[in-house]
Amino acid sequence: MKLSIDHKSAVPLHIQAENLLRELIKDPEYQSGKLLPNEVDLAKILAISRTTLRQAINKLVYEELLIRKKRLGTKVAHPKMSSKSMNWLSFTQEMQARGIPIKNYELHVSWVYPDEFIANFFDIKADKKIMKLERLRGNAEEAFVYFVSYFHPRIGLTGDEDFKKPLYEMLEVDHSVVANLSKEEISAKAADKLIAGKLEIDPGSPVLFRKRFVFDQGDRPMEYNLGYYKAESFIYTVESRRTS
Amino acid sequence: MKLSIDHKSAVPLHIQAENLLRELIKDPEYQSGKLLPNEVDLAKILAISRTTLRQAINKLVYEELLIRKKRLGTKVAHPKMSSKSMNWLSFTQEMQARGIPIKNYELHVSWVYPDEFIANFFDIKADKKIMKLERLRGNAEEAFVYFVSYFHPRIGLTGDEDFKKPLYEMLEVDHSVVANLSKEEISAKAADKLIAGKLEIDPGSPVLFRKRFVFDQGDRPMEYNLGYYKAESFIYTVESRRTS
DNA sequence: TATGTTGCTATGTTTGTACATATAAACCAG
DNA sequence: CTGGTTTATATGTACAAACATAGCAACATA
Repeated sequence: MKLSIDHKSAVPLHIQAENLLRELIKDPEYQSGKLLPNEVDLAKILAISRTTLRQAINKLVYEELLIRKKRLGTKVAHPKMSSKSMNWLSFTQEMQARGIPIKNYELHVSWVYPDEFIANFFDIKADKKIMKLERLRGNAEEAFVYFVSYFHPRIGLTGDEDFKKPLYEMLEVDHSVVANLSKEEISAKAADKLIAGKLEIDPGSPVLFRKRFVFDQGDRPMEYNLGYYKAESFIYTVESRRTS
Repeated sequence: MKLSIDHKSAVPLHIQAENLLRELIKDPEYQSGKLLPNEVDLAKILAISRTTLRQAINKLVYEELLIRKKRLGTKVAHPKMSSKSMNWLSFTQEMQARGIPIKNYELHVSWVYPDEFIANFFDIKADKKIMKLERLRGNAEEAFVYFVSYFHPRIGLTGDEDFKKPLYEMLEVDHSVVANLSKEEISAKAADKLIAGKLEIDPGSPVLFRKRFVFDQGDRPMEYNLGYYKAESFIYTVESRRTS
């Protein structure tokens, strides 16, 4: 991505500015709290008007990627994933949007017989093996989440897929399966031996546990996913407005 | 709510316009698909500039309450409730909906100085005491959640209220404060001494921790609530549909 | 010392203006 | 009647210019 604005391009300036900001704030300096240049200067640097620049900034503020404070300035709003885009971005994408690169610590594919619960969810017989994907993921420093996914056989996965790409992107592009609806259950749990080992914490210490039931466009079940997040490493946010 | 714009009010015109639009589009005519007046006319009617009006409309478009189409116009984006509208039940109501009667094990009102975080959220000075409400609640067998709530002084609570009624009902009926927007953060935590004591679990064992920021109709902060749920006793469910 | 006061600087709000673009509908030529 | 062209109308993009407001800091006063 080019880090400058092309006034002749067909793509609107405020979109260009937005993208450019998204790149810019990945800089560790900004990630660690440095203020962005003030609006007037930044507009001058980019050679666009303050209004246009603000359009771009506003979008990111709305996404809670940036925080503005009068007289203080604008900086990246660190942690805390927002439910706005979340839910419908994969883990990788969400982290990337924040400039946090994701590392796969382990990635393991196996074929297993579904237990009753899973067979029931997928509405399949239990005598047919399905693909199980286990992933231990985190940032550069540490692994902080352990995922276990099961996929519906209908999708036709072979196990040779490129699981380094964002999962839903891969499924969409290579297997024409589009995730459309997700039902999630979030609770707290004590880590068992296995999870504790993976996340390098003591058995019995807390993890955030998320079950995710994912459906495709036809509302057919496509994935069953279990996520174990190291406590404090992951905050689930929900915003809801009364409708009555 | 008055359906006109007050240019002398302290509240920004685009906010007034936004609220006004929210009211306006409740009209069954608009709900059933009628186009809003075009921007130029509407701006003229409200006696604000088109740009300001657009600020308001943009917000609603971003919230997916309105849809715009070039040359066609702007109308309400009908149904499609995502997780936005869900989750709007109080704890008591939630439980009652499941047929679980709720018991208050402890109920304690006190007046405290807000810490920096709370003062900042409420946008008040830290030298004024605010009401703190602690409640230990559960079913007939055991207490499984410990709540701590702080209320904005604007509400004018005295401490003599009847906290046995559902909280939001009491606030609405007796204090004319209507909860309208809630932002929640859910994570897993290890119970400290205090929480462990209340919930009768071992210190260090997992609890589901929920922060809740509640806003009234004017999007003004009204309550800050911390909830500690005994692990396994509470599962948070979220359903979200892709909108793109 | 404590307390105003004032000014600086950042974001926040608002207006006026202009041109671009998408598209439905009216129009016109073959 | 058919197919292209124009026009009217809506949103979309962009700029410039003010003034408002919040908060910090430096200075001045009691």
